[in-house]
Amino acid sequence: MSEMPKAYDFSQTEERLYKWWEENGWFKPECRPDDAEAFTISIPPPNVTGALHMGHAMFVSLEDLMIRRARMQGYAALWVPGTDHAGIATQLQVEKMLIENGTSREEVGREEFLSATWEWKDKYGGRIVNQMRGMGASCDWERERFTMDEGLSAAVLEAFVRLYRMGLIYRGERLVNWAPGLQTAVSDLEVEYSEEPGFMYNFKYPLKGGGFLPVASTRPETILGDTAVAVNPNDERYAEFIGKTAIVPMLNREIPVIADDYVEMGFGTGALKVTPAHDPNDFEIAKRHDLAFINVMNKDATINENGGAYAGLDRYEARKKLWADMEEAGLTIKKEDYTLNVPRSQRGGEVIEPLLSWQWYVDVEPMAKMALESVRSGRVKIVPERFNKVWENWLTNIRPWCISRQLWWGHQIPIWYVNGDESEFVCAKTEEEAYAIAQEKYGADVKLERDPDVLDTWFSSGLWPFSTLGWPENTPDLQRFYPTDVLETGYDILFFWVARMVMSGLLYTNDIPFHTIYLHGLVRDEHGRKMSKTLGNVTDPLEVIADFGTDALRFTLLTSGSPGNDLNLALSRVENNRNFGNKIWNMARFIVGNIEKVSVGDKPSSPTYTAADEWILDRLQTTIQDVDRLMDGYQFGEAGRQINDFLWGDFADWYLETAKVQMQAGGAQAWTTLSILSTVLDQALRMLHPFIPYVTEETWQQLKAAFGAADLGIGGYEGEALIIADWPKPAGAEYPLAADFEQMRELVRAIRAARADANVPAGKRIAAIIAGDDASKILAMQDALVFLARLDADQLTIDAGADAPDNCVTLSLGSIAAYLPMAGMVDLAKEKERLTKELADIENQIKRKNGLLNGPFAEKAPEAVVAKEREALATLEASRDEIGERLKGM
RNA sequence: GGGCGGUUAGCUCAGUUGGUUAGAGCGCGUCGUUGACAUCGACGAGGUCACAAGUUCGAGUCUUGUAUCGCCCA
Repeated sequence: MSEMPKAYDFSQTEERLYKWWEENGWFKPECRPDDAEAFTISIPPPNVTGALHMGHAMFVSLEDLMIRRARMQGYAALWVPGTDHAGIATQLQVEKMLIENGTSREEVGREEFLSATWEWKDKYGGRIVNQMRGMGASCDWERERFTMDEGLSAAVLEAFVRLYRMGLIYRGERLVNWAPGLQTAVSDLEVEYSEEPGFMYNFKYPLKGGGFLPVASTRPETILGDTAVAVNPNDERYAEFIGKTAIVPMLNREIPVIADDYVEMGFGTGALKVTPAHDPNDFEIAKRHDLAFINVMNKDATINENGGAYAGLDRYEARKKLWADMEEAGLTIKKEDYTLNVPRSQRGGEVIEPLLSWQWYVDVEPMAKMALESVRSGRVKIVPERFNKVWENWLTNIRPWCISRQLWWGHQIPIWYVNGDESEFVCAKTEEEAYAIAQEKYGADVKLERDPDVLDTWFSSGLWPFSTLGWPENTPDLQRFYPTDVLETGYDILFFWVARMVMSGLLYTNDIPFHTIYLHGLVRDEHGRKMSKTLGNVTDPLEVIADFGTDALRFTLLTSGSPGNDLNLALSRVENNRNFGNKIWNMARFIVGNIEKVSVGDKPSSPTYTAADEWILDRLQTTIQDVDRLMDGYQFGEAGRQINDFLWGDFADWYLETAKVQMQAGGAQAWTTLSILSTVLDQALRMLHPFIPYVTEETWQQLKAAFGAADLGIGGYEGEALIIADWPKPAGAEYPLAADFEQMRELVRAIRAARADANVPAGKRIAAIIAGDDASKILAMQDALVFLARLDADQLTIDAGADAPDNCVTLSLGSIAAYLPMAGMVDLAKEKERLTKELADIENQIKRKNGLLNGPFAEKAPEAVVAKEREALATLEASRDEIGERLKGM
């Protein structure tokens, strides 16, 4: 018996193997020859201080799958790992820590805050990376990068300066999405809208000289910043008021009543208060009518001095107080329930305020055009294809990108203001360079002050595929591995990250950053709900791994869904996939246990294959072909399921069982059987390795060691490790006997069902007579038949012309029939009833087939399809005749 | 308002050139300690593939519409 333990123990395996792989340099592209073609993936860099969640587990599984397969296919596979500095998220965490320590960001100052953040990064930055290692990620860790490391910072500077020189970066005073708590602007993408209950406030806008206009608003505090009241030019109700003057409630400021098409007559009262400094639509109206912009809000969302008596109040307090005051003044009409569309920050969820402020913008339109073209032309392919539409839509309607953030943690904007004047500035990579430029223009005694803001984190991650390979230096890595091949990530960051990488890749490197974008869906809980801390339905991948092993989680994530679709994670599947690993282990255990039954002298000069041998080799070949086709088409889930079906449903359930009989024959047949067992499992492990690297490697090593020691002349297991073994190729052979074994499987299944139906005890061996035209084919497999169907070998007759005994169960499978006497266990009346029912069923089917074959189908359908139907009909007819005969004799 | 996706067995999901009585896992029922594996095996029950119309010899699969749930964009 083998020394392999009875059960596969992932906890004793994973760490050891990972270390071994890494130490041997197999994660590095250099493990392949220098002239090997490259296959490269850049990792979607997780937040440096984050922790592994299911989304990470998903991308690690998919990307490691692609990288491992490419490596086995002989590519110089490079998976570049790294992390993202995650400006807002990280800064928030460090601020929280400072506050817990009784201090604050403002108190310690910028310099000290940054050093605290670096310390924080050093302390927690390794966590997510180690967790990805635990997932089995075969990244080249020597090439690990960080968005704020020296090289990538240089890339950011280079990119910014180039953009600036191209005239695509500008400073502007616009309405931005302001996060009052975070005290920074965020981009349009970082704002999410949620429907929440609120109120619609209807009130009277007094007119100079008497009367009023009824106006509705959901944010009455913005009245303080109104600079006009607008009505639709076609609205007869209000036509007479156009051009008149209105008076801002409580402030008594005079503002014009204007006409603008934007105003919807049917919405609210049909009259719109215009607050250009606090509403994007009003901002546009104001530009059209040359209205004043009055900002009434401070950066912490309190009302400023323009708000008169309300100055100093928080926006919501101001809203309450203003409304109360208006009520007292008799200016209110009504306050009714209304569903608001509230803008909230993607980080932290606070309510965003549109606020007028100076920010830096990138004019992304030229880049967007290139990115659009790259997908339209097919240079960049998106999988699944339907995301092309999303891509198209977003990039054609793209707006300027606000890239400045009022944070400290990040790449500081390389802009220096001249002599304290913010309208004069220079752009340079370093302070020295900035001074050089400034002195030339403004004289020797110029004073510069650097813009304190940092860049949006996505600005640096947009450069990721090439900055991680050394850009802007033309490094050997950049030359060899760029453009990369596949970019794999969740569809939720298609705009944030993927589009920006394509845009910046095209702009800076004059090339696409990757030829394929593969998008996976979100991992949800078992019932399709988004995982969230508040719901308490978060499944921690680390816990799943602890319970069932990395392979089980990986295989579940890879095979439970389909590309681009969300996946509901069911733990029952993870458990089943843990069992799959154990099953594989035990297949090997069986094979290894059989090695001693064979000696090298048994090796035939040319092997003779049984039908079972040919059948499993045929199935292997088909599986390899299908898996290749599917994986080439990014159908990874289906590929994994096919291998699973093959290994469990075909190899273990049928071939292994048959092999037990074939091994008993000894000699050449045993040798051949063992060699097929070994070959098939070897090949299947190779296909499976990218999916479940640990159990496959460990099993493969066991087999390699056992066969190496036995020296039976059975090949396979070349090379040192499965991770660098060759990807399987179909044998390209024909297996004419495979169909015979297929027939035999049907026979076995029919006998087993008949036994169960008649309540024959599992251990009882029964007699059988196999008849019919194809009975002779069974003759060669009779030992297997006896074993699989639990027949009594001494009471087995195989004879094409054998007659049925009186008291028996009849099984009719077309060209083969089986009679099971089962003495004393057959209820003749019941059997007659069963056969009558079956006959009716078969006749019904024959009728349908005849109808089909005599109809237009026979002429219009492809020949092969028709032939298949004719064959099926022939089988049915044979069964009908057989059963009819039997019934006649009863 | 525009776009996209889902709706298949009690539950979670597969099913990509349309091929003729639809698959898996879990769960359920019956049986089983046969020297690979009880993290297992055998057998079984369970589905008008949301609905309607259309194209076709043939539709879970293609077209159109409807319902419903969800996502993205405005």
